[in-house]
Amino acid sequence: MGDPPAAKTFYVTTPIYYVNDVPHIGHAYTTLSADVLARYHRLRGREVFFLTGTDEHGQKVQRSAAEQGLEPIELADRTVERFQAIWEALHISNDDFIRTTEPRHRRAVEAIFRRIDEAGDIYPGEYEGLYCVPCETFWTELQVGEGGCPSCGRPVETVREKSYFFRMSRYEKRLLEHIERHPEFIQPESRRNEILSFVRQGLKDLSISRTTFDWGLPVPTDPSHVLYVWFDALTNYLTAPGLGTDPERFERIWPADVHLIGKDILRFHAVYWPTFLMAAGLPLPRVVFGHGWWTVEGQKMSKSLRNVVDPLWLIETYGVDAVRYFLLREVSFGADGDFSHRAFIGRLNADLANDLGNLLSRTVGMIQKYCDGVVPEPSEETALEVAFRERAEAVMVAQDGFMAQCAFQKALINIFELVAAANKYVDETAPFKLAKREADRPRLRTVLYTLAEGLRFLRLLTDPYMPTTAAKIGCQLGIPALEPGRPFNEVSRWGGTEGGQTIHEGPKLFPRIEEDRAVAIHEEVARLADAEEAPPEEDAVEEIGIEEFQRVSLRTARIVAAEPVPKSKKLLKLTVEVGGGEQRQLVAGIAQDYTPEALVGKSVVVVTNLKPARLMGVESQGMVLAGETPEGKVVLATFDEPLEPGCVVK
RNA sequence: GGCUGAGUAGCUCAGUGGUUUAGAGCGACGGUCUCAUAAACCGUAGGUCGUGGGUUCAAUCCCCACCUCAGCCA
Repeated sequence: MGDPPAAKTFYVTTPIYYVNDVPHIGHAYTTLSADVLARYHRLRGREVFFLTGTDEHGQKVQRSAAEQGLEPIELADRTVERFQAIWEALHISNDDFIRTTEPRHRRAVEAIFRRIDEAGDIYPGEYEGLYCVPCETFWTELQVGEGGCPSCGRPVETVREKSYFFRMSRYEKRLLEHIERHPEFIQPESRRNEILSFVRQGLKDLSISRTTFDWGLPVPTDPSHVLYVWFDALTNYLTAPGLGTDPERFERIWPADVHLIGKDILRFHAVYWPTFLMAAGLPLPRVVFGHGWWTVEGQKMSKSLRNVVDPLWLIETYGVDAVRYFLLREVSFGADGDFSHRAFIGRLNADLANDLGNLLSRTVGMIQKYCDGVVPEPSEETALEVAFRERAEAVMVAQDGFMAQCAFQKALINIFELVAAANKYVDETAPFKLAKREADRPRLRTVLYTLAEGLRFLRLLTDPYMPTTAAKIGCQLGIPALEPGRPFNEVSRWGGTEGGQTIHEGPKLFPRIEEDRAVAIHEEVARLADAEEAPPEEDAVEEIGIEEFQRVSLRTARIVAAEPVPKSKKLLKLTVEVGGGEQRQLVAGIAQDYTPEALVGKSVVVVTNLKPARLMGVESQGMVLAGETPEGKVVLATFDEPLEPGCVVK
């Protein structure tokens, strides 16, 4: 065994995405993680091949296209555009984009099929089973029971057809041995255990052809059959490196170093795929990593929730690098995670704006102010500089280990510990005090140099995750763009710049999202969640009993004072009388439709037993009832006839 | 039904081959400072480490049962 030859290309893949899908955050997540690996290795001077693409064959595509009055390829073309638009917006640096409808793919599929056939592992037979079209999966009668497809619940179809089979059973032992000998082959470990127990239960031969539809690649030895979509799709990983078209290149690129996938398709990648490759006499990929799924605001992703985390919308709202950062920082790769806008804004403000952005801005600011905008040359180091430098070096070194495990979250935590150390270093050395005494000039220069050098490290460290941000940091520090030819270990050495370069103060890296903007985002999120077509019955408003309604205390109230909440466009602070002389302070989001003057004296309905909340720093002890027109205009609930404050509303 | 994993501070999670004060981030509260994006830095916050048993001088970490959740399989 041992290490692969140094010349071998680092090859990372995403799954090819199904053109019947609407691109969503899950796709973005997989592709993004692959992008980080690709950028990481490129930065270190390795040759990288980063592949993504689309899976365009199959009965489901054929049917959807027909329903929309399109040819399958037209449907595919449209979806491909959508995917590519997202990859562009996300700054994905893929080297190739494979489509399974391309001629080169057909050649690769023929090549691997022939190899397997020559090995004697393909034989004709007959398949009878219950098939779920949307899931493209056969089920046993036991599995289906009365409930339809165990996976999606829809009715299944009985299918009996001639089919070619792949002798997967023959590779059961070899696969088991391989998984046992290579603990890194299937990750994370819990997924590995699952696959292990699956394989131990025995592998059956696999039906790999269909005759019931024709949108697919023909079986090379029998064109009346179409290849099973997974056989077709998995082969994409061989196509792009050049199987069947460019043997030399293929040799250099294959096997893949990492197949990144969602946990839902692990079995195809960790069982079917390696056995296909074994039969074809090809080396196996080194790692198959099945990452987790995202829930949204604590709920399983549904159609309407997808709107709320639509990748393009997120990028537009928060900026591409914030999205990249959040997705990889928020959860441990492999585990499921929750996407919430509150958490997002928290991360953006705390980590990116306050810690990283502010570090750059204070450093550049001081260099500008105290050193006429030129990064100074250092004099002697004290223990503080040594400690900081060693920390920076340690972080740089640690990255390799994290990347080898796809531990993006740990890597980012580690990098941001350096950011924190730099902020602390500013505090400990107080350069703004040093600047006041001429005698402290040399010391000041050392401190500012150390900070600049620390930020230069941070530029290198963050580059795979936030390439645009890294470039901005470099630009503000006045350090040259990375030269492709220069060895990374030279660039990443402390002291890699000697000082003397001119800095360029620039805009904030990440402006904080202040509370009123956060409120606006949350409102927009709520609107988007509702925007999806009328929810089906099971999503309809839940019925409640009268007791439950009675738990809400509604009272009439008179507005005695109203004033705008500072810095907020939508909020008004209201003082209302709720009966018995009691006054309460409420915050209501009605400033766009009511002026404070117009409100005083009005009778309204107020929820009086709501937990107090703080909006824009102002406490709200209740809620005013109002309706909203389709255009979004807010209208307060009032009464036909005046009612005294404190009357019960029911 | 079988198997695997998880259940730790308000929230999100880390952690230990069993030994003295169980950790971090965010939030909250108090303080320092003023170079900076009202940021940064420091300090405080008392969580029966899911429940009940067991092993042990000693268990959050080992064993058993149970509960809850997630996943894989049937």
